Amino acid sequence: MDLRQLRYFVAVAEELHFTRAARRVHVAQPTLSHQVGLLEKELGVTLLTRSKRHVELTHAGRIFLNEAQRLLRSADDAVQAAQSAQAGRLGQLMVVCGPTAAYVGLLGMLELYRRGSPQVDLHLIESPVVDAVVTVEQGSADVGLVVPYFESSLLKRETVLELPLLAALPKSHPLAAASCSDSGEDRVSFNVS
Amino acid sequence: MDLRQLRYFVAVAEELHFTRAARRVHVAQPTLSHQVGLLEKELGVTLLTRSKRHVELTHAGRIFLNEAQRLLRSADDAVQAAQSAQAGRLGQLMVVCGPTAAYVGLLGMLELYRRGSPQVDLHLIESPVVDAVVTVEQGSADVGLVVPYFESSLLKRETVLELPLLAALPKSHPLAAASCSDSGEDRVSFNVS
DNA sequence: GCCTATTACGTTCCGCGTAAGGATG
DNA sequence: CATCCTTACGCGGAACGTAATAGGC
Repeated sequence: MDLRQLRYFVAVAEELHFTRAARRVHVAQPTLSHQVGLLEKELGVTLLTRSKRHVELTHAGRIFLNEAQRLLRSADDAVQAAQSAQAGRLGQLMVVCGPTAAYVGLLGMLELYRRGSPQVDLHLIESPVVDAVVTVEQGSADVGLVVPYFESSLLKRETVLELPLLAALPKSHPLAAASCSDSGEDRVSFNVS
Repeated sequence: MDLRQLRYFVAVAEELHFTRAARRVHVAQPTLSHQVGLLEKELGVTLLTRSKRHVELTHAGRIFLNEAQRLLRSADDAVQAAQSAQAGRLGQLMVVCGPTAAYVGLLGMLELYRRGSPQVDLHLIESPVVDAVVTVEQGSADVGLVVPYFESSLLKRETVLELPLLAALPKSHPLAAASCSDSGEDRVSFNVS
């Protein structure tokens, strides 16, 4: 099996038309017939039903199409990763940030980090805490900076900053009598998936 | 780029020795030098440092090795999937089952399902509820059968069976006086990732 | 009759092995 | 000097393109 054959098959499967697919991959049309045929022979699986006029995907063909597409994307990712690594890039870091963290000035910290470590591609999104947690859980982001109002068995929590939570109220308010021994303390946490 | 070249590179990278790698992939040793060289040229990345005597992986090489290994596994999986689909297999279903579900007799239900749908490869693990949830979240299992004492924004819950939770206590017990209008009701849920 | 896919055949390119070269411990 | 990687060269096979064949609309 060969990545080239996979590209050919994907083209045919997506176009459902050998001639168009041939144009798309810049190859003569009989070549496609031949190569896709070889692929099917090697797998021992009929991927397409050719009815002399129409091309259709078999069930196995649809399954294999998905896998093949994933595979080709992974291949591209692999060369990207290698080239980035060669260029000194250690990887990319997708950070998702809750509103509190954004307000408190952590964005400035990230900007400093970016300048200090240009070999890391740093991306930042800002979103509500709940969405942020889900984003990290799903792997769409690498770290989240949020206040720790969440539960997740998948994520690790680490405190990077503690900041006081202040209550402002009129002196005439009944509760204002008690001096402020604020037990409620807001913390910003650093979560790694 | 070619899957064969990836196999060659992986062999060299794992052995850190062209001659041994050549034996492993059943090819002459100069062929490996040539092909790995071609791969590096195509990527524009130096994957290995050859010091005439020792072979080492560069940083980019380590990155690419991981990707390549993953890619080769995916390739194998793809043909497996296609062949299984051809054979009428719709896929495999990994079920993880909490202790309550196991006790209640859902395993028998699964056995019935297996006989009714032989085109699905059914696998079953039994584990504590918390582990089961994590297993499904991580994608290692497809569905979990557990009592719904968990939180997860990633999983969908669906009730497949409700069963009463009984309290047994001596008649002399003070609480025994109240007649059993049991509000605590145990349910077994069906969770899809 | 036109469009589309397969089969046949010749050419070209590429991957492989053998042989030779160079470097290191 | 032995080991190990690289470069050089010739061969065989495979992929590609052109041409011819067959089958639907």
